[in-house]
Amino acid sequence: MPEVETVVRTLRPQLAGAVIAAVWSSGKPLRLNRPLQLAALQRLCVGARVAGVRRRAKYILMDLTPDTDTAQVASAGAGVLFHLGMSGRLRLQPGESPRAAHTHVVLRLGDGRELRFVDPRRFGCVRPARQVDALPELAALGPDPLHDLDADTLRAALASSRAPIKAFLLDQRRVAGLGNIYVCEALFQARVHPATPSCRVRGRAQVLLAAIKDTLITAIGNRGTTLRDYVDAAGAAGDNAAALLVYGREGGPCRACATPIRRVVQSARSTFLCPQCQRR
DNA sequence: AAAACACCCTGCCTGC
DNA sequence: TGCAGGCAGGGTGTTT
Repeated sequence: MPEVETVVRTLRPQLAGAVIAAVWSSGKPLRLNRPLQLAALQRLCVGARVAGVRRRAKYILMDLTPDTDTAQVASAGAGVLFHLGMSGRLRLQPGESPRAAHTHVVLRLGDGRELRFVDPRRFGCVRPARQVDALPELAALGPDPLHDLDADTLRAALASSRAPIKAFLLDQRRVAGLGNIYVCEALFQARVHPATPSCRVRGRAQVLLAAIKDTLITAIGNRGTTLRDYVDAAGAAGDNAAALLVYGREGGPCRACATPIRRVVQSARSTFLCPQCQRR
């Protein structure tokens, strides 16, 4: 989510007010919307003006308004929903610059720039909607930990689940926006073992929420974590990898107690933890 | 109902 | 150098 937030922040001032002149697609389907509805995307976007760029959990919402100079193609509430998946990137580049491999959707702007959706693994999505806020992808999302989650709400949710806390925090219906890296980091900071049943973390809801917020705010301040490929819309990598306390540090010394960091697999995802600081 | 699992896809790294 | 296998930051649909 810090990566998505960084993309939104870099995109917003660059894109606000821009008019979309044309839409291109590679023709390849994306995992989260197959087939990609190119015709619908063109109908909605061409001649529309970008009214704003927002984040909801790990989704990016681009709001559109009709451009008064052209046909009324975008109704009120219309927009495009983006998800970057594991390998997706949104880049704003000059139209004459070469397109990266795996460029799947391009929105050409009236001034010649292009918003390019690049996604080697095609796990992402680019979805047009007349009412973007009403899309089913957004309907079941839980509260955003930075904006509308308080300790009491989290405590009540924790009490109702026996799932491992790691799985609980990754479940976007419970808390929306946390990915694998930041769950590992937040659990370490809160000194909670990732396999602890959620109901047994109930008494530490306040500490856990504070750790989640701190982890996210730090990562956003560092403009996201670049492990390999991630860059923001301007092509800049994030600096947060150096700030990670456990993620990707298997065998390395715990920053708090020097015990070697361990990697375990939980529900088919890597989990990193300090066995000393995070006791069951 | 909730939790575990397979799957979607490509690229990169490791070890043989 | 080549190839097989494992791994990856995420979400969905099916099975248990």
